[in-house]
Amino acid sequence: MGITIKQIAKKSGFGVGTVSRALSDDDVSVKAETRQKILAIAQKYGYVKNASAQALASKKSRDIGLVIPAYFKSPFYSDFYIKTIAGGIEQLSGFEKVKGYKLRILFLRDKNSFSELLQESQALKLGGLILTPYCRDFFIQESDIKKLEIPVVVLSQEIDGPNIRSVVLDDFKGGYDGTKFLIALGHRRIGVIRGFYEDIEERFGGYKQALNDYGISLREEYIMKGNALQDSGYDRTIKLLRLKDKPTAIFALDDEMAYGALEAIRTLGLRCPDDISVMGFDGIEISRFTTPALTTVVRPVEKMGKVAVRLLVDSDMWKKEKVIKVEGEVVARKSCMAIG
Amino acid sequence: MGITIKQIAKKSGFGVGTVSRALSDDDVSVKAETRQKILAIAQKYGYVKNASAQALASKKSRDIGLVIPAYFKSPFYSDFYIKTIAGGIEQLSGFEKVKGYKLRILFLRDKNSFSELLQESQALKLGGLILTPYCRDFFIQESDIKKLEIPVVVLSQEIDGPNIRSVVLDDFKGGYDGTKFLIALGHRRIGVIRGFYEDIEERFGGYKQALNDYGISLREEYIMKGNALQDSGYDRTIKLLRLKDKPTAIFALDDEMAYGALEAIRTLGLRCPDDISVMGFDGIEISRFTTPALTTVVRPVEKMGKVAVRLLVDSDMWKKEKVIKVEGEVVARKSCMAIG
DNA sequence: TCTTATTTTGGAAACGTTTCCACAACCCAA
DNA sequence: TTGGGTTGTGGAAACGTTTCCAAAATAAGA
Repeated sequence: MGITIKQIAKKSGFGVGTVSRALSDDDVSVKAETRQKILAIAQKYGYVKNASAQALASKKSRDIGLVIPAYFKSPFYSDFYIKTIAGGIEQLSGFEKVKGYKLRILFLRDKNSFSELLQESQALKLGGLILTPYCRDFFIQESDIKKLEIPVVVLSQEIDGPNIRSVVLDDFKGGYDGTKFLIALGHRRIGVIRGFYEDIEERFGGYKQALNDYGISLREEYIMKGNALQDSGYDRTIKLLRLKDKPTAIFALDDEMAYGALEAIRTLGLRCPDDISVMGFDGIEISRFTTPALTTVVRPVEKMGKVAVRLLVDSDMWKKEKVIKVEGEVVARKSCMAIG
Repeated sequence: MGITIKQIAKKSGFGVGTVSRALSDDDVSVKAETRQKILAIAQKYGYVKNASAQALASKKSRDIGLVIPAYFKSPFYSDFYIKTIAGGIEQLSGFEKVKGYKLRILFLRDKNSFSELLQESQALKLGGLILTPYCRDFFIQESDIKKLEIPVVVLSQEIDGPNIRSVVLDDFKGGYDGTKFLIALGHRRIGVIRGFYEDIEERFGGYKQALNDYGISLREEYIMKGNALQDSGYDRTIKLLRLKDKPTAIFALDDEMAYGALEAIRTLGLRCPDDISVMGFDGIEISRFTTPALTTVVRPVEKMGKVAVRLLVDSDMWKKEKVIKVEGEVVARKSCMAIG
């Protein structure tokens, strides 16, 4: 049913080479007038490029693989991945340079998946790969990533390599802003629950800096080390609230621990935010549905997806810098209130 | 880097035609011994089929398009779509007939997207299309779906057409089971809040049938008509609870209305489930995180994704029946308790 | 053993692009 | 007017499969 380049060539009177060049918009060696004519005919007959033929001839498809780890179904993280996809797709359709690029979801099942991934990238002649957070360690080693021969964008982690770019959150600033927000509400005794990933260090650094900038001294007993999961948030909060000079606010360095904190407060018969404020970090969607709704530093996941795609599709941007930082934002909901 | 069919032909001493046939496992016109030899060589050199070439030559790719509507980022539904994807992918990797098939996410942005969709299906020579719930009406008309010339699987809606199959939940049974569950807990005065989609009619039918089967007469004042959204759940619950002989349980025919119900109960100073039980319908993941956690009829979304993929990939199954019904299941959490 | 089916194989053509190389057309300066 | 450079264009070859047709090999029947 569809018309082909050859037929356009015949109809327009130009050769197939010229038609092909006219139809690929980055090729400038075609007279504007010629391109005009060819485009008009293509338009008229509803020409659609055959993606397979294109990929075969150019030895490279216009597919971008978005890699998602197996446990992405977790209610905590599903919207995280969906938003990354959404951002990517939006970028794909919004940015004019990307004409014809498409997103493809690749799924990482277990530790052996990496070889499969390699194979798929090869079979599909992928134009690039996006690695969503938490792919590594569990499923892919950093060294594996460096082995990949196609352009790779890694989300939420900095990895160095000639064809690797990273898009990361400014964790330090997030930690700083969250703390500052609490301070602005009048809090002076602010407990913090850390996780164990590297990025958490940065967040914690922001916390310390903010305290320092506002002349509040760091108290060792307010610093708890969690393990990023809900239970540890619960546990550490109980400890914090048993202190004689207990904090008026708790900054959990990820949302999941913040849920634990909320639960702990309820268990102890206290009320949030009346008795104690809680701030989370991540901006997972279900934070909206906790009671009270969680105030949290949200990570702009959708934007990260956009940037990742853009990097793979826009060679100017690709060349510019190896690490791109995006900023989070404190979203005020119900779990924090002013005191004093 | 990769080896091609031609090279395998040379190495094995067979012709390219034979090699190609040996490598496509549904082709039986190759001697077992020959296939054995060829496969061994392919294995040895790590042969990977070039998907583009295959699609070009056969005029049909092994891609299945999974269509997701624009508002899929909604926290209510994101895990719904993610699970559909997950199920689809799992099927793709689990079922041996599907070798080489891949999932591709297609995104429906607005009412004009349908023509784009057509174009993409054409450009990518898709092997099939899966339409997730809520694509239609908002973005695609039923008549559009019938126009598609490739195999289509529609989720959660029955549409008839020569190359259309449907995978739907047994809504009647879900409504029946949910009601039965409440009756088993001792409830006799059960309010119901309906939505306005067709499937809700079925669910409501199940409710009526269950009441009837257990000898409970239908009370008009217990039947409320909502609009599927949270607010209406809130609103109708208030009304139900102001009745002088108020219900002891409320069956909201979708989860979102159930959240509204929970909220209304809280507002009125009542407690769930102590004063009144609430049952939802859908099994959206965040139902787990409401307080109290919602007891609900869960729709096996992941399974539906699996079945959809399987249909497109397994021609035996495709031929068998046009509508496939899957069953939901009551998942008991905290929002219902026994009375009396 | 010869003939006729049946199974198995070889190889060319086709799929719709891109890309390379050669050449034509044009422009400008000398 | 000629020469050299630049800009545009034509068309063949290549990409790696599938598929069709013809032919070869084998099996079956007489």
